[in-house]
Amino acid sequence: MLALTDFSSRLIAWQRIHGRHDLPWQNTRDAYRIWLSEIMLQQTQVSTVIPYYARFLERFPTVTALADAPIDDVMALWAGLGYYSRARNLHRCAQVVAHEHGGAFPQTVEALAMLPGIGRSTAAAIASFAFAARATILDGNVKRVLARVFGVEGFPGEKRVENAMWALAESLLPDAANKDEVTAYTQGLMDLGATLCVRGKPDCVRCPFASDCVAKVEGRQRELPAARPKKAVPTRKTWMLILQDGDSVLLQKRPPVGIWGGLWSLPEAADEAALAEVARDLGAEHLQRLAPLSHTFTHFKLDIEPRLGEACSAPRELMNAETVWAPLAKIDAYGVPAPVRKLIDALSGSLI
DNA sequence: AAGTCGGGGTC
DNA sequence: GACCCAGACTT
Repeated sequence: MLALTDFSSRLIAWQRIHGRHDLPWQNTRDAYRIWLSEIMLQQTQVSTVIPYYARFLERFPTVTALADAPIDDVMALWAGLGYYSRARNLHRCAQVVAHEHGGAFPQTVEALAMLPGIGRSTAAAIASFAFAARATILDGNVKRVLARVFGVEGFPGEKRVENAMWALAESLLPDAANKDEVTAYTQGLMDLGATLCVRGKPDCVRCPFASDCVAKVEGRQRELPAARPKKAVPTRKTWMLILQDGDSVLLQKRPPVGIWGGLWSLPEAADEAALAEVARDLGAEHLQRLAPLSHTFTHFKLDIEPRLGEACSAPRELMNAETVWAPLAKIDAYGVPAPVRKLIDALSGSLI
């Protein structure tokens, strides 16, 4: 077994030379910026987050600016990033920080973890990066590194395995003679997992732990960490109405909970006949079949049957806070799910 | 403990 | 396609 006291010092030394130092949310102790990045990075890769992060900071430079913004603006800016409960919790968290903490994030892991959308690992990351607190993270990167280096068996999503990893991660924390060490250590865990100890083909040649790593020594990089148990994903089917009136389409707001919660989407029905009824109620005519679209989520597959309709007698009196005509040119102002956005974009293209 | 919640990167 | 990503939250 690798000497535990050596792990952190070797990781910190590696991070200072070979780690990432120029990500947009690094080189700052601004808790707001760090928090925003950590929420966006939950289950989301760095390259995906970067453009969203830049747009958010430009639009909401401070936690107070974010707290004061309408939730619809937040959802519109988040659209396409996924896991939309993160956006609602982000907004709620900003309001709690602004109104109950005087605009400053609390500095302890315990207090941070009480805020909406901040769990144990994210709290530790914020505390470590913003306040140099001695706290450990346990994200996908860390689970992979620990499983390989220390030969931790079992699927990390299983409670027993996860608990063991939390304990191991805690035991590996450096004593932190100076403030920057915990930050470099936490960043090192992430960097090692994201740049060398990757899932597919780990770059063991460059790894500071290659000579001690259980997975490397035993040639089991592909087996560790253990994969998630397979599970069949069901298929659902839905019919969507693209109701067009000149350069506008009709959007309806989805309920706050459930899939695409709080986003703007198209009128929907469970079958062809039900959609025809929805279309009739909305004054749609000349219903036209469009190419089906399939979208795979984490736990189910969605087959979409789009129908294009013309708003011949569109009842404007039906318009309310939950139903709007959105100009195609201003669709960015609405939070629209990615596959729905794809459908609307295809329509815009065909109009040109 | 198991289910819910996105979209895209990468092999 | 399969599998996962700087996970949190609900049931």
